[in-house]
Amino acid sequence: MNEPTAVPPSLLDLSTYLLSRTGKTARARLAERLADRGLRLWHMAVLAALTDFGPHVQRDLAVRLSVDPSDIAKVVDELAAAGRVDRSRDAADRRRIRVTATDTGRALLRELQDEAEAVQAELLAPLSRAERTQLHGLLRRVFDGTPSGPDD
Amino acid sequence: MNEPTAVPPSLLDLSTYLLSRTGKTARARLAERLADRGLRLWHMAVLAALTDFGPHVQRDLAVRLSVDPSDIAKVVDELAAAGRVDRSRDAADRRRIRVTATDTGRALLRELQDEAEAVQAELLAPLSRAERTQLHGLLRRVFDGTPSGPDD
DNA sequence: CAATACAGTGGGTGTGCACCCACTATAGGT
DNA sequence: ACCTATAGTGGGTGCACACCCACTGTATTG
Repeated sequence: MNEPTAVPPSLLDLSTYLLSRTGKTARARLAERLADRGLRLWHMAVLAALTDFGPHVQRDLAVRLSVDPSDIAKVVDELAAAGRVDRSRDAADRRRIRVTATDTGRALLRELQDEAEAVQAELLAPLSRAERTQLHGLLRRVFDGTPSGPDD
Repeated sequence: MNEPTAVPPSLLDLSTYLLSRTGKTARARLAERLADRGLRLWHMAVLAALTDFGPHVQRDLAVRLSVDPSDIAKVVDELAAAGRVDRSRDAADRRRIRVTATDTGRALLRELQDEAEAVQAELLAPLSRAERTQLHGLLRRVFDGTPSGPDD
């Protein structure tokens, strides 16, 4: 008689819970698709930053994405090995490494964005187009209002 | 001139990204509060299941919460040590262990729910009450429509 | 009563993630 | 020239999480 698969309503009543749960599946599904290409989420984030804001010194990438510089180095290294970004020493300050997205890098980003939208379509299937827009707007405001703490 | 802290719009345009991000902070903030009490999210989930659906055999808890039976054992063990649940052998089938929430266990759950709502209030501060309800409804439908895969 | 199945449990493994330190090369100040 | 600060990098640590196996007790079946 007890459907042993039902999730406790005490939890379902918490937006916190729903947010965390759906967020986790969203992340997992996207990560899975990226993994099929041998990529992780940071690769996508780095490509996005380079494409949106132009070339970055590695340190600035680290600041923008709130990642440890040492971890950025590894991600950039992998992207460079795959020809998705170029690295070049800054002539004025030879300590700095300027990272630029290549054409194939930008093309890759577009593909990854398509993957993300596919995941989205799958996940948000229960919602109408208008509702998806609504959800996006609400999430966006929540995100913008969230002081980027150490837990982002 | 480049504000090096701005997040790439390519990412912000993806609901997938916003969901994953906000979900992550929601989870992290709640987890942090629970950690202050020496608890983890599973403790709360177990208490919720027991309170909402009554006593469970451990195996059913595992099924309901989609956790490995061996991990449930550990969580239940800790809750029992703190007097939040009772364990008793099923007389009919002495292999089974029946887990029941104690009064203090249910009281603890109420406190944890308060913590969760506090986190929620903090996180959803940018939204009006009506918008929070709206968000909750949308998330709920997304959640319900998500076939609980291996990635939840 | 033998053989098989199942509940619970202890212990271990692998993975992803965030973080941190030590070291180099280079700049910049005085 | 020296001294200090900074960019990048290689390597490692700690943690949370999910997963899995071996083993003990108990039930069930024929």
